[in-house]
Amino acid sequence: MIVTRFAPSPTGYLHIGGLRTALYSYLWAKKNEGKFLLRIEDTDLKRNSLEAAKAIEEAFKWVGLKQDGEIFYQSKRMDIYKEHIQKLLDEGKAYYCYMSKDELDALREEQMKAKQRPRYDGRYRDFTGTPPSDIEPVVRIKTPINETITFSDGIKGEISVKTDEVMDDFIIARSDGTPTYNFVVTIDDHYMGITDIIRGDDHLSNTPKQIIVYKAFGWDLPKFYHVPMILNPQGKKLSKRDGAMDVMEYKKEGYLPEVLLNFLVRLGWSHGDQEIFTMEEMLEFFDPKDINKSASAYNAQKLLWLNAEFIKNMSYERFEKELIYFDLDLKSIEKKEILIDALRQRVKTLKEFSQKAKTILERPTSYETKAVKKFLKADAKKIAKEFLNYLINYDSNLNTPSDYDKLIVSFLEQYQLKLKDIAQIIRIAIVGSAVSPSIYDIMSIVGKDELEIRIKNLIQFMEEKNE
RNA sequence: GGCCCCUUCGUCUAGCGGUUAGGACACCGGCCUCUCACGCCGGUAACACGAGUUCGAGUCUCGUAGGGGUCACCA
Repeated sequence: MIVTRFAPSPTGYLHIGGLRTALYSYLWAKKNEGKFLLRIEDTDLKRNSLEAAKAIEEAFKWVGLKQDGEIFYQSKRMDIYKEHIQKLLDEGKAYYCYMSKDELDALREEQMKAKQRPRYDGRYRDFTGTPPSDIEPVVRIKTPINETITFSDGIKGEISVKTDEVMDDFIIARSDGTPTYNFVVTIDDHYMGITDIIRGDDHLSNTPKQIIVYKAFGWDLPKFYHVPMILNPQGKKLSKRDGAMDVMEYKKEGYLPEVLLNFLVRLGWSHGDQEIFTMEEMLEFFDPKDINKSASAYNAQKLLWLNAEFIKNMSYERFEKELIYFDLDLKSIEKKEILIDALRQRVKTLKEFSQKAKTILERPTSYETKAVKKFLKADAKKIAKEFLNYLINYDSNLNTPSDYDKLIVSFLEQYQLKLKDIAQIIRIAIVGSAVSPSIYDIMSIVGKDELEIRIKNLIQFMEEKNE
């Protein structure tokens, strides 16, 4: 069985890079009927916060990725780590190092000056004398000398490094006794039964260290997949400057969670020419072997396009449900289906939908200057009055857009006008600007009574303007 | 700097020794049209560079250049 995990450290929100590796892990596990686990890496008490952990969980909930079983918290597993540190100590695979921080810093500085790679010199590796009494020691693991660590990465291929070149006897327990990252990760991954580790390739250089821990305990290695990072649109490393990195920010901007996932899954992975995937299709087609080796810059416009595509095909019920978050309650709106169909072709986000819907649903409080200048010419007032009059006396039924179409046709016929002569006047009367969906749709949505009021208001506005 | 990784249109990518190098976003035309969109049709645009291997290289090998990651008592 395949077991994967996502293991964020709770230092802030869940960002899109993290979501992508989480998604990959999720897909790979689920497609193989395996398990996807979530582990919060909160060993560094100073930098972690409970809110951050909650924020991550909230984001997971929004996108709909559900972990199997309970969430693991490293802070609750300290006993396990300590036990294993002791075990290595007892077996002589790790040792106490009494070098003080100052001494270490001094050594590092010296090495840098000599243009050498800073590295612990192993002075306590085989120490047998009496240790200094005023130093709280750290625990270091014995990394094999002059050995080549080779592993096969599912994305990058075979990777091998020489221990002497990249590693020293790294610390597995700080002087206060708390365990360090590369150690706890290994312990947890082993006991959680993780078979496939999919993570960002910034962890590539940690992998040999973790392999040393696996070997010290004699454990089998999992499969590793190191996925390249996501770059900003300029092709540089993603930073807070680049705007929305927090997954929840996408909710606020009106993106659908399945769109974000779809967008992310295609960033660095592909299945032929397919752009749009349902969750079922992702599960069917995803395979980490198809993940690209190089980093990819994200393209905000493509995300927008994708969101628009999904919105075009969304159900009425879903609109009603999602738009509540954007302060738009469609329940009481009689012509909501016409509203939705009129707007879904014109918006790219739910937020935009809400804004545009409100310009129709709410009476304009002002009229856009440019539109007024361009379309409300000398005879506009006259035409508007004629239309208002015609509307008031119109005795056929007015309900659907096509009813309004008939109204307009007969009106134009009677006054010998063209559609162009009246369309923008009606539009400005209803929404206050020269841009909106079809006038037949918006007339139907606001209804006859409201239409009369809005036309009257516009006429009044034109009269005041002329004075 | 050491070590490791990467390199096809502006961007995401297809390609897996023989292709007019394909698709998508964006961009530019055109059609549709009551505005704005949608939609439809068409177009511009790429194998980082240099050597090999081969009858033949975007595809294999080696260099070069460029980009990135990492070198903590952070994760």
